[in-house]
Amino acid sequence: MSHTYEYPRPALTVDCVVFGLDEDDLKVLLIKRGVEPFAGRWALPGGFVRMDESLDEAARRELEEESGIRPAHLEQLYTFGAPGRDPRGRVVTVAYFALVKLTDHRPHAATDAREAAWFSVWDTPKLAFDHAEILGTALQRLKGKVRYQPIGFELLPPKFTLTQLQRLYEIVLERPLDKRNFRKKILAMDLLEELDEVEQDVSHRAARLYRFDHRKYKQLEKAGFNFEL
Amino acid sequence: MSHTYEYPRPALTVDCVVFGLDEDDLKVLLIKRGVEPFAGRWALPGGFVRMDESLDEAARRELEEESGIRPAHLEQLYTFGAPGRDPRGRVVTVAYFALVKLTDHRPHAATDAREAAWFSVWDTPKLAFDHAEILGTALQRLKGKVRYQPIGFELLPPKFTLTQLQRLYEIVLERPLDKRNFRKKILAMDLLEELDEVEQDVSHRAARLYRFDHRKYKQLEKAGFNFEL
DNA sequence: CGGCATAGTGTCCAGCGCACACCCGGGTCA
DNA sequence: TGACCCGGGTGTGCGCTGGACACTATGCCG
Repeated sequence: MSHTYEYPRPALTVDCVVFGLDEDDLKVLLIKRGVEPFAGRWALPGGFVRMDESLDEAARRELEEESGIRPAHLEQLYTFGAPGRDPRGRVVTVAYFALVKLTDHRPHAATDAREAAWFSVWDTPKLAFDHAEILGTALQRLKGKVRYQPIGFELLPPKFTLTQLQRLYEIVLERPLDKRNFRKKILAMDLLEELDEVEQDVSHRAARLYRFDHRKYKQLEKAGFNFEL
Repeated sequence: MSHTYEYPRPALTVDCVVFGLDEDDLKVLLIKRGVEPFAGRWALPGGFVRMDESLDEAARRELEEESGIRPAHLEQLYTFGAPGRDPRGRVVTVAYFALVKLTDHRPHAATDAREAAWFSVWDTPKLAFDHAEILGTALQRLKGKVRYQPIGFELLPPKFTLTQLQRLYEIVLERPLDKRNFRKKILAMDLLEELDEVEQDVSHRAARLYRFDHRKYKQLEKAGFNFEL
C-alpha cells in the first residue's frame, strides 16, 4: 500500500480568521493580495504548510510573517477542501480562528511588504477564494463559543471595565444585554479580580477596572464548573 | 508565487469515527489493517483523498469501500496533522464523525477483503497511528453535541421507545437520567410522533413506539427553536 | 390467577433568568 | 462654585424551569 503515497496530492494551506475588538465594532484582519489569482483582493492571512511543522505551528508562523501578530488564542476552525475553491488547482486549507487584543496590534503595516488592515466583520470588501465562507463559519463559531467559554477576554485589554465587557458580548451576540443582570451574573462567577484602579481620562465618573483571573478559572474548570454567558 | 506549488506536499487522508448503538453500549467501527505500518492493528476506516472529490465525498467513499456503510449523519470533526503521526512520512488527516443505526449494519464482514468490527468505545484494542486520540476527540464531540442537537436519533431505529431513547442519552452522557423528567422534557418539545404501535416480542407490558419528526424539527429550527437535552 | 417486569404518570420546591428605574460621582462649563 | 451632563453602579419581584421523588397500569408467563 505504500504506493498509495504516489497518488497526486492536494496542496495544503492554513488560513487564519483573526478577530479584534475596536470600541464598538468587531474587526477581522485582512491582507491585500499582491499576486494572481485575486491580485488586489483582500484575503485572510495564510499560506502553505511546511513538511516539518504542525498545523498549529503553520498557522502561527504565517500569521506572524504576514502581520506580526502572535495571537493569545488560536484554535482550529474547519477544513475547507472543495475542488475548485482555488483556481490554480487543488488546494485544501485548514482554517484557524484567532482572538487578539486590538490595542496591541494597532493598524500598523505588515512586517513584510504586503498591506494588512482591520475591517468591520459586518462590512468587508469582497474576499478572495472562499474566504467569505470561512469568515462566516468563524463568526458562527465565535458567537457560539463566547457564551460557554471565557474566550471573550482575549479581545479586551488586560484591565477592562464591566461596561467594556458587556459591550463586547453585545457586539458579538448582536443583541442588547441588561446591565444589572449582566453584572450580577459575571461577578457571581467570581472570575474577575476587582482592581484598585479606575479608568482614566474620561469626562464622567470613572469606572472600576477588572482583570480576568485565568488561574482561578482553570481551578474552577477542573472542579466541573461551567462558564455560561 | 505560483512556485509555492512546487513545495513538497503532505499526503492527505480522511478517517471516519463511526458510532453505533447496541442495546446498552456505544460502539465504534474499526478495520483491521492488513499492511504495514501497524499491520494487524485495528484502525479507523479511512484513506487518501482524491484530487477530484471534496473532503466529505472522500469520507463517504472510503467508508463505503471499507465497510459498506452509508451513514445518515456525517460531519467533519477535526484535522490532525502533527509531523510524525504517520511513520511513513508526513500525512495530514481530516477526521470525520458519523452516526449510523447499528441495526442496519450488523457485524457483517467488509465488502473488500479487510476485516471490520464494532467495538465498545470504552474498551477498544490498541489503535494504529493517533487514532485513539481521534476517537477521544470524537467522543467529546458526541457528548457535547447530543445535548443541543437532535442527532442522537440517528443512532436508533426509525421507530423506538422512550426508554430506548433515554438509555441512549444515559450511555452517551455517562450519567443516569430521571425517567419522568426525561419524558416530560422530550415530549414537551413536540418533536416525536406518537405511533399506534407498541414494541413486539417482549415478556412484559409493551412500550409505545415513537418516531422522530425531522420535518417538524426543521420548521421549529427556522423559527428559532433550540433543542436542548 | 398470582407474580414479575417494565410502562407510564404528576407534584412540589428551590433556584435562575429576566424585566425593570433610580441615585451616585466626577468632570465640565458658564 | 454650582448646575448639569454623562455614564457608573446598585436590588427586588415574578414566572418558569430543572430536578427530586413513588406509585399504579398492563401484559406475559408459569
